[in-house]
Parts: sequence; structure tokens; C-alpha cells
Amino acid sequence: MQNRQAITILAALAQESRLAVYRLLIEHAPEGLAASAIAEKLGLPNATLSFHLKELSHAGLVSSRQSGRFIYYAPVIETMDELIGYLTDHCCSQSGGSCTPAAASCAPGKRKLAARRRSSPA
Amino acid sequence: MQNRQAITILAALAQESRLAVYRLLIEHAPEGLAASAIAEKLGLPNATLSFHLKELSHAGLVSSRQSGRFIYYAPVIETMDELIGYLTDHCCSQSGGSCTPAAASCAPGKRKLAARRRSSPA
DNA sequence: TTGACAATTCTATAATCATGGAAATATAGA
DNA sequence: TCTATATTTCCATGATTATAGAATTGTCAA
Repeated sequence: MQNRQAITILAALAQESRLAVYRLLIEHAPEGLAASAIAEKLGLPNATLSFHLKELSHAGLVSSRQSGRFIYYAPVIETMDELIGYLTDHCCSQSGGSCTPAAASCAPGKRKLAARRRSSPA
Repeated sequence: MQNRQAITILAALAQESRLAVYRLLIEHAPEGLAASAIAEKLGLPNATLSFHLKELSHAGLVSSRQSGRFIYYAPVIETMDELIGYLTDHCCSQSGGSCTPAAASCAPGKRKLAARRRSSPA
């Protein structure tokens, strides 16, 4: 994953309403929720929600599909997984490679390998 | 980890200069780097760097210690680890619990356990 | 068609964030 | 002390982001 993409994803999540939307969608994965249902559950005006959904879509964190008059939004797990991979690859000392015990449970070695496999070579 | 704290950390990382600072410090963990060295390596004006370092400090992503006339900044790995824990706890469907194979290498079960142990009960 | 509903886009406004020069503060050495 | 250097704070400016009402677009059912 590129730096710029990571920043886009981080920025998309770094906002109260958007994080709430994303977490709500995770609770309703994989079908997702209609925009109106999200707006009601979170008490957000339609225009405001639409703005945030666009941000999340742009970051690749959610996908949408039309069903009748409704548009369903669902989380894109792969994007979150890639973000976690990016962060994991940078959460440990590059030289020493010593992680905290908690971080160690994240299998940094395998993670790095998986991340490399996923990212296209520059 | 609380929502608000996660947002603070995500926002701290969701900025080009700050992410560059953090990644640079990770490369120089655990000793860290003096502010002047960071400024030089990244080509940032002192005032700008100071602003971003304050943001990173406030988010708990970096710590500082004085040594002579220099102030050394170092990454706080635990904070990144907690962020990854928070994200991991929300990257999988709560109901189905099915992750992508790539995410599975992140040992979600152990992660969730570790995160619960770390976070104080509401 | 028409009407009802879902969702987005338009638009203006307010709020927050980033930038960097200049001044202030802190530390160390002579 | 005085001077040089390291870093931060102050401040003004510009840029980006968030908010939400109103208008618009899109979908369906009768």
C-alpha cells in the first residue's frame, strides 16, 4: 500500500461520524445497510451522511449497491485489512525488530510477507 | 481503547508530514531523533515540525526526552499496537466473524483477547 | 403520467487545520 | 555574564473539512 492511500484511509476513519458509520456497517456486514437506515440509526441529516459516505467510498472502505429505491452500503474488509497490514509493517523498529508482546501476537513476519505480496512493486 | 482516542491517533497519522515523521522515528527506534535532525531529513521548517510533533505527542504516538540542548523524539510502539488492536477488533464482521485470509494472519482471536485485556471495562 | 420516497448534489457558512516567519524560551559552553 | 544553538510559542494567513437546508435526480407503484 502506498503512503497516499494510507493517508486517505486514515483520514476517512479519523472523523467521529464516519467512524461511527463504518463501525455500524461492520455490525451489519456483509449485507450492509441502506443510507436511510444509517441516517436514522446515527441521527445524521441525509446531506451530511451522504458527504461522509462519499468520503468512505473514496477511501475504498465501503462499497454500495442499488436495490430498488435503496442504496445499500457495506464495509470493504480488504481495505481495512490492508491498512492494518500497512500499520503493522511500520509499528516495529526496522532495525531491532523488537515488538511489544501484544504486537507480537499480530505475527509481524507473516504480515510483512502478506503485505509485500499484496502491494505492487514500484 | 475509546473511540475518541482512536480518532485522535488516526487523525495524527492522517497527514503527510506527520506520517513521514512517525515513519522516520520508527526507523530510528528506540533512541529516536532530535527535532533538528527530523527537520533536516524531512526538509520541514522548525515551526511546522514543532506543530506536528505536538500533534503526535498529544496522540501518544511519540515521546520526547531532553538531552543537552537537544530534544529527542521516539515512537511509542504501544500506542500503535493499541490502534492496530482497535482496528482489528472492528475489521471483522461481529456476527459472522469471517475475515479475509490475509487478515487471518493477524491472529484476530488472540488480538481481541489482548485488546480486551488492555482496555478498561465500561 | 403523477405522487411518494430515497439519495445525492448544490450552496453557503462555520469550524478546524496547516504553514512558516518572527519573537520568545531554554540549554550549554566560553 | 554573553553568545550560539535548539526548540517552542505566537501570530496571521490560506487551505481544507464539516454541516445541513434546499433543490435536484433517480426509482418505483398505481
